Amino acid sequence: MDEIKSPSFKPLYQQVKELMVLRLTDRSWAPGSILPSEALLAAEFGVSQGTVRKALDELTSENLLRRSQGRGTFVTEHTANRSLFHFLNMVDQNNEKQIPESHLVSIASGLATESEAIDLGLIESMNVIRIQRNRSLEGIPVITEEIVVSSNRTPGLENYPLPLPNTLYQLYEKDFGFSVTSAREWLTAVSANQQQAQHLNVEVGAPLLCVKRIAYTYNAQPVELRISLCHTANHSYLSELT
Amino acid sequence: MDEIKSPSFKPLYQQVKELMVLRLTDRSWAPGSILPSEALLAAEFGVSQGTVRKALDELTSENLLRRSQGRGTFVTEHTANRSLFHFLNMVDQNNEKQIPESHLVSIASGLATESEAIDLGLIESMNVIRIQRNRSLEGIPVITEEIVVSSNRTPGLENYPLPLPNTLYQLYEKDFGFSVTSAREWLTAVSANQQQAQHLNVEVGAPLLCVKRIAYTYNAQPVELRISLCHTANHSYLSELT
DNA sequence: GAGTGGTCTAGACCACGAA
DNA sequence: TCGTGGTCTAGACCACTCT
Repeated sequence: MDEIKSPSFKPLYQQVKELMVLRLTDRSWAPGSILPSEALLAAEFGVSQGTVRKALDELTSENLLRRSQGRGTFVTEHTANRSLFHFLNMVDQNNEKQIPESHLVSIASGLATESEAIDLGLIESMNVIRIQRNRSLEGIPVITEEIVVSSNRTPGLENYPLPLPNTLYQLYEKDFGFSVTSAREWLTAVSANQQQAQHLNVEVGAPLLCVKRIAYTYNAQPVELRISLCHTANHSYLSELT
Repeated sequence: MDEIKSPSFKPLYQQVKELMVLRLTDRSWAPGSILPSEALLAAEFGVSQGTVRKALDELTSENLLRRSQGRGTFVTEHTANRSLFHFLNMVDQNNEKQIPESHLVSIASGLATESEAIDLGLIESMNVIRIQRNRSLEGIPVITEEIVVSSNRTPGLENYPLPLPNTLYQLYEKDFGFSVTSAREWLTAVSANQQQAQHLNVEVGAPLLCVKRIAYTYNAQPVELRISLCHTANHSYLSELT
């Protein structure tokens, strides 16, 4: 009999990595908590320490884990800093990120539109929660945005005690048990309509940067849709190409 | 005597990596060429194969090298594909990148403005070459842009036989001996002026996406400034956050 | 000093590509 | 069949953090 010629070879460290992602997904490794040491993990998974290390290193480079020499390996969590800085690309004219303030305009639940259902991977016209808010940088209104999440993922969010926290991703993680781990953004230029112009204190028809974001949790599941309109007179969106 | 307590400890693989970047910079490893095998490099640098591998892996993740199992390790070069796809983030409504056509408007040399000199790391008012061109996707004019490079880096470019190639980064690499390895882009929304409106076949005052790019070669040296105005009715700028 | 992650080594074996 | 990069192991030692 011929031996099997690796019809679907998958390296050990990738299998280990997948098991680790499972633990992150089901929260047996919760955000902010510390993992067992490399040696313990190696013993537990029955592989060498080098193999565990390769899996951990990949998860670290994907920002799912954070390692610190002498202290240990931790599950990345949405601290205020991470939410505000890692997932907000607006910089001022010195290329520095500022801390935004948020002002809630409205929050309500309703049926998902067809395009929202597609973007969020929902079936038909399920219920969603919509949040409108404005954000200021250094006291000046710069962003007006609408946020859409499935009611299934955030039950009761529309009745959450106000004010909502500035950093929604922290809220999702702490109160609703899912973590945003990556996102894609589509940028276009649009003209301000009357409502946007009012929120941003510009004239109707002024050019605005429109940022449509879909945020994903582990394994690229979409969890949030966000459309932000940004006034770019004194700020710009910074993108690094490598 | 106390021993030195590692006042500036630098791992071996990083030292090896720096030596490798030197070879890339001085082109003793030229774009597109193949590197010696891991075993040979290990012998040459006097370190283990694992250490060489770690240096090579980092350079690969920075897109300076490309590795291929069974074939070897190669210096990344600016093929048409890399220039057009890796450094052009405009996608159509199906999230697909299209091949752009370029139409030269003008090319001339002149003195750098103060802001150009700052962006390109030049001293005072050195000479630069400015290229204006329009780019179409699927036959529709979508981008009008100005490109600025130091005359020192591209001597005689203003008299280059026309038409200029579609992919300038290939030209820089092949004819002027420097490679673009990374870039930063700042995005804002602006209103079309008369000239832009004409090039893009839109009305004066229409919103346009303004992309200011600084492109860098090895070791983060700035080499090119580019300001692109994009008509985003049917295309958008895609940015991935991880 | 004990425990953690980070570096470095040497060697075995596997998957892949090309001749 | 050979040479390449890719995986996996076992073990030694180093740098860092905390107690």
